[in-house]
Amino acid sequence: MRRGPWGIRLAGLDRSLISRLPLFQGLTPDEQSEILRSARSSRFAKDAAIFEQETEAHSFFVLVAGHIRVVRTTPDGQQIIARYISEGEIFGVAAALGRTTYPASAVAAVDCVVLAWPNALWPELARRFPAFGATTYRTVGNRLQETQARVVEMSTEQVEQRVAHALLRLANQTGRKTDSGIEIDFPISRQDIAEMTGTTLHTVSRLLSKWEDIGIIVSGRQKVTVRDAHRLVVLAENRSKD
Amino acid sequence: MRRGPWGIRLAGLDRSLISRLPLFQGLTPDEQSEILRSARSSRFAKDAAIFEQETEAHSFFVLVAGHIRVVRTTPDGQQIIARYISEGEIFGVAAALGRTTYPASAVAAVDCVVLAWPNALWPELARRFPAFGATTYRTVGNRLQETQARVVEMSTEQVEQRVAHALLRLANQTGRKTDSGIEIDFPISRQDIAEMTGTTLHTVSRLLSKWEDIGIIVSGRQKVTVRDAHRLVVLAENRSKD
DNA sequence: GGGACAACTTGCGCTTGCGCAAACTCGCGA
DNA sequence: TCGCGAGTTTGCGCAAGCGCAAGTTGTCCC
Repeated sequence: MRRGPWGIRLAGLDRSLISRLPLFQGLTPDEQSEILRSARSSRFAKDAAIFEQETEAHSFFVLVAGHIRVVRTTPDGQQIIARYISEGEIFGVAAALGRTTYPASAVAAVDCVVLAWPNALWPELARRFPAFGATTYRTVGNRLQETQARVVEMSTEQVEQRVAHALLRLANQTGRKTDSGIEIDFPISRQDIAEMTGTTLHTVSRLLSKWEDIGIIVSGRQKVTVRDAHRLVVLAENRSKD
Repeated sequence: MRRGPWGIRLAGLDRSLISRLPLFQGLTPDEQSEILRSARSSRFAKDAAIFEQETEAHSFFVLVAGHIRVVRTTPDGQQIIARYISEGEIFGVAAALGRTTYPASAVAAVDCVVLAWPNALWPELARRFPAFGATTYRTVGNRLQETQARVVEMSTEQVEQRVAHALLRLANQTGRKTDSGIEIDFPISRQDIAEMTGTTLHTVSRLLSKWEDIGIIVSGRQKVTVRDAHRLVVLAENRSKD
């Protein structure tokens, strides 16, 4: 039996953690254990980088707990948030797509726990556990589609609609129900929302203030709660001319 | 020997056509022939749809000759050009990504010849010819990255830089050297360029007129020739404030 | 408990580029 | 060959939203 520093915890605690993840559905408990055996578990403090854009890709990851921000930086230093990773998602899959470097950085939005596998293991894992490979490629397909949808959004929508859409997506994917509405359950600044929607923190601030005035949201420092999702949908869909 | 309507041409003409494509590198001639055997070849006239957004995905394709425009249409009818497909590229790979419908439409920009395989064959082909699968996934990875780069571009650049970038990309990917410069070798309208860059045909027209005045390009009806790529690069890179 | 810093708010002016409208022109088919 | 229509050009006015700047507030850490 494995006795490394993480061995026992991986075999016990963690298997129960991953067995409920979609990525590991369709695998027997034994297979899950075996995949886990080659994984390494790590913690990352808030704002720590799991990996950095343009650096050699050594591993791929599954987020076990927390939230991760995927960020692309332009040559002149501007940042764009490509997406947020939620619990259970696979990320940093450069290996599966034949890349040798990461195309973006991954930063812990809160304290996180991740599992990591060396890239070298990808071909074998994909071959031995086809369901695992297929799920991963499906995820990649979804991301490609989401990213293309975002291009469409940026091309055709006004800033107000884009910000409304972004908030709705965050609320749906990572929202936590509270008595006053759906709260985005990790710290998110005006600047972050601006980097998701291609605008400035000033414009985001103005919009959120306006929406707070009319009771659609409640917001504070690095915190947004959607109080009236329905009216937000109306804003998001509002076609200028149809 | 196969004697179907396409058999002889596939075994002869077409194998020589595909053997030089990156997608089929790393396969033996016999393997290439075998993959070809399950393909069906078709022609599409200019402006004909190879497949339509949201319809059931039945096949994946390789473009043997011509140019294809991949278009996404919004619910309210606005169109966005997601990308152009050049000779030798695989496209419509919904199957490999676990989708059941096409996320966009593919339209022949000129008369085209494509090879098509039924989606049902994908798993077997990917299993028996791993190099084929790997190349495809690498292509998908590249497209994801390109699409994300486009989001960054739309978020951080002005219209003039985006249009300049788009022209440079077209010139590099599909440009044909002529005595007066690099000509984009399929018909492309101002409207098309607008749909690639998230602006209006009016703004594109104004920019192209300006660039023609100062000798950077020559353009006509559905035709653009880049005469001075270097100065176009300067425009594209022009950071407002660095 | 208080200071310092990061996040946020808000006002103002201005530029980019869009919307609309009208005219023009090239190429193709009758 | 002529006309029609798609593609293109261009002018004008306007509005979205950005840049800048100054002020405010909430939090964390000492």
